Amino acid sequence: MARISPEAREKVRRRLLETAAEHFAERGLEGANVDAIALAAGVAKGTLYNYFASKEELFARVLEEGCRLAAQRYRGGRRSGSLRAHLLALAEADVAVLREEERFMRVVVREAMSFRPDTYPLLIEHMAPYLMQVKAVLERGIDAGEIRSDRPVEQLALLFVGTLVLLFVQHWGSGGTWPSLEELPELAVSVFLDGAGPPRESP
Amino acid sequence: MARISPEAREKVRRRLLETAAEHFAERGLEGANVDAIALAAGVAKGTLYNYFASKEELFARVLEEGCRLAAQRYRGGRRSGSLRAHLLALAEADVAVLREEERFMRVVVREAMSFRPDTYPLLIEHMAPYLMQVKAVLERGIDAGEIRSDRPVEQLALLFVGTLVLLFVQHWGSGGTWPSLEELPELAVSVFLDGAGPPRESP
Amino acid sequence: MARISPEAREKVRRRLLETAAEHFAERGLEGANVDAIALAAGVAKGTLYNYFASKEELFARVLEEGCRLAAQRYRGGRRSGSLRAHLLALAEADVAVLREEERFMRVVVREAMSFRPDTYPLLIEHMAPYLMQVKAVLERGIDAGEIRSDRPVEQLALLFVGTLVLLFVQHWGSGGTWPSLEELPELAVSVFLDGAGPPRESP
Amino acid sequence: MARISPEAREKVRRRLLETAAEHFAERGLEGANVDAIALAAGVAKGTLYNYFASKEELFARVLEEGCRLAAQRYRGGRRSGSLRAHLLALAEADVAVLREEERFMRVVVREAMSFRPDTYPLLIEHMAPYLMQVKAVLERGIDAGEIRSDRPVEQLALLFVGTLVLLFVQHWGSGGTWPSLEELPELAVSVFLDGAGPPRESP
DNA sequence: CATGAATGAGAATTCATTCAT
DNA sequence: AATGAATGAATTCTCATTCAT
Repeated sequence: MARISPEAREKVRRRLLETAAEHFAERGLEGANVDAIALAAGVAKGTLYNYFASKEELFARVLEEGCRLAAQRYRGGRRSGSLRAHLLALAEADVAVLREEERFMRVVVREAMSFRPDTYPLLIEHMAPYLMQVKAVLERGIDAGEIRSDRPVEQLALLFVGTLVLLFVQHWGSGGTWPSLEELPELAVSVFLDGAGPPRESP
Repeated sequence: MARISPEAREKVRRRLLETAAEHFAERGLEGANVDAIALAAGVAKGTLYNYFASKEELFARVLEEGCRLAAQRYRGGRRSGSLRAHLLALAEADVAVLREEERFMRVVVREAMSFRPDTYPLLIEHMAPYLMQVKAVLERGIDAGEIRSDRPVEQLALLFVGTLVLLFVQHWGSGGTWPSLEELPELAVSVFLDGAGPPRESP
Repeated sequence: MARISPEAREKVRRRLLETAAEHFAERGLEGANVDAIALAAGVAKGTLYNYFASKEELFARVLEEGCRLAAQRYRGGRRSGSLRAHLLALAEADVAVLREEERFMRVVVREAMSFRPDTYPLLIEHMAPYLMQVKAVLERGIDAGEIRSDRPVEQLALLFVGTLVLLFVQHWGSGGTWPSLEELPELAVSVFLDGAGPPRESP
Repeated sequence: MARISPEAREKVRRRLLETAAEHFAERGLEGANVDAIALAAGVAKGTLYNYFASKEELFARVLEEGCRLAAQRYRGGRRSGSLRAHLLALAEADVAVLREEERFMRVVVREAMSFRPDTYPLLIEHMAPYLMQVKAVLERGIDAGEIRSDRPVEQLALLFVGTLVLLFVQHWGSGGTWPSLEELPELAVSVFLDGAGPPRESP
């Protein structure tokens, strides 16, 4: 079976990547089984190794792809609109990715929780462009007096992203009961901006 | 043979539990190594099996202990004082546990991220008493008009706990840079109550 | 499809054979890698199998070629001259082959050391014509009284060839330090004829 | 099965070493099979790894043991007697080792023929004490005028050892036909000292 | 004919668990 | 009770060979 088209090859690679994401999301790097991944992807064990040099590399590629997908979300974010609308757009884009690529997202989140010295820098690096975008939105919010200015914007950006992840985790953990993906963006923005205190008086 | 005093036995058990927590925190259930745990705890491999029936049971016991420690935090929470003071006390108690039993906490958090059907219910169950306490505090806050009343208090409790975990994770992930354990409780309460919006006018 | 000229085909075959000899010399039959051989020879893996039915056959052909090269050395050996000159010529021819086809020679020597029932007879068989020539030379030496006659000439022939191989091995093993290829023929003849005892009185 | 006596442990180790030597002698490092070695030694696969960290280490230990055995041969070599008697004693000791530890010897010889950069220095190093002894004997022979003095004694020592190995190889290769182990020592000394030329006139 | 992707048997190695001492 | 040697199922990875393109 030689000389297959680059498209066909890419298709197999993609299928392996997605199957691997599923397994790694479910069982982690150590718990996942290369044989099972290959089998589930519909290829023989050896074939997987024609695409990825080792289990570790496969994992790294899945992580990379997960980060890439996450970072890609805000391409072409609008410039106009209220801060709240902007944050909502960001959160909705995030949820959209989650819907389509849940497996990759879960691998990223799960790995992020393990703080392994060999993957954590990778995660941070790939997250950088995403955080930049959040920061840009928040900075305009600070200028407009819609965001408290007593904290570094980097920290606020981390808090926003963290809030999203937190809600994802609660979504997963509750089996989708609460919060649902529909309500999640609004909830995230509300929690981030307003907190749990009593409603602010609107001027 | 050799009858051992119950105290000595309990001491060995405890050492095994703590060493195991450290290893599970570092490498997860699958990645950890029974030999290494026993060795690090200063006993032979076989001895570990005199205390725990299997690796899985050892893991479950570590998880259980982690949850117990977390749930124990609020023993003797005061009844009086402002809502903010109460939440701060809760958060500080949490951080205090974190300082002393970081390894157990990391195992719990890490496992919580994996959503495994066989351990997730366990986590939820063990978390219940803790959540109850948070709920009790929040309910009084709602009565006092200090907490928004448009959301179920269960959800607010989850958000508070989630915010704490989120900040723990950012603490670990940043290598302790931000947030530091000192500032963490205040930050958590502020984020939870006030959000990132502009300061409320105090009446 | 694509009919190839017999010359081109022979050229590819030869390149494969030589590359294979290099790899087998370096790593042995089991250690060598079909992929690596094909790659180094500049063809695809599958192509190799158009020329040789299996790794084992490829190895057998390399061995055969090595023996053939070794046996070819004495074509046109002169009839006249002293015994010592004759042996010197034999040894020099041997060294000449070694220079040009070192890889094949090393495969043969290496394989000879493993005494495998499935290749050893092959080696012996291919060595036969070469040994014949040595025997012929030695027989004339015996007739001329220049060789001790108390040992079967077959054994003496084996000793002569063995001495050559021994010195090759010491040449390879010493990284070419001692003996050098230049001094090797003379040394071989001297060792074979004179031994390490004190010089004979020449009559 | 714990706490076995050091003797029992050493016994198992020894059996593994000997079985491994047999397999490595037969099939080489790459061709040998760890499972088969363990099985033949009467232990489970995993047990072998309790004694040797890897196939490579096992091989290195076999090589080491082979060299050690070879180097041990001349303990207590006598000081008196003729050169020829001394060399004969050396050769006989060698043959004695060969009889008892043929498998180790074959591994050493076989490996020596492969000139692998990672094992060759090891071989040389372990051979050193043995060569020293040969040298000492030969030096006395030179002083006594029984050995030609026109060659460095190191080279002569290598030639003597090489001659022995050469005859071993011919012994193995001929299936024990020629030379037999009985005649081998005398033959080696004769070949080494006298060569194949006509007998020297004895003074 | 050449190619190189696919295959899967086989090899080395790990490791949780058992159990004789 | 403690030990650590023995076990073998399970896992990762290799590689000779096949065959569709």
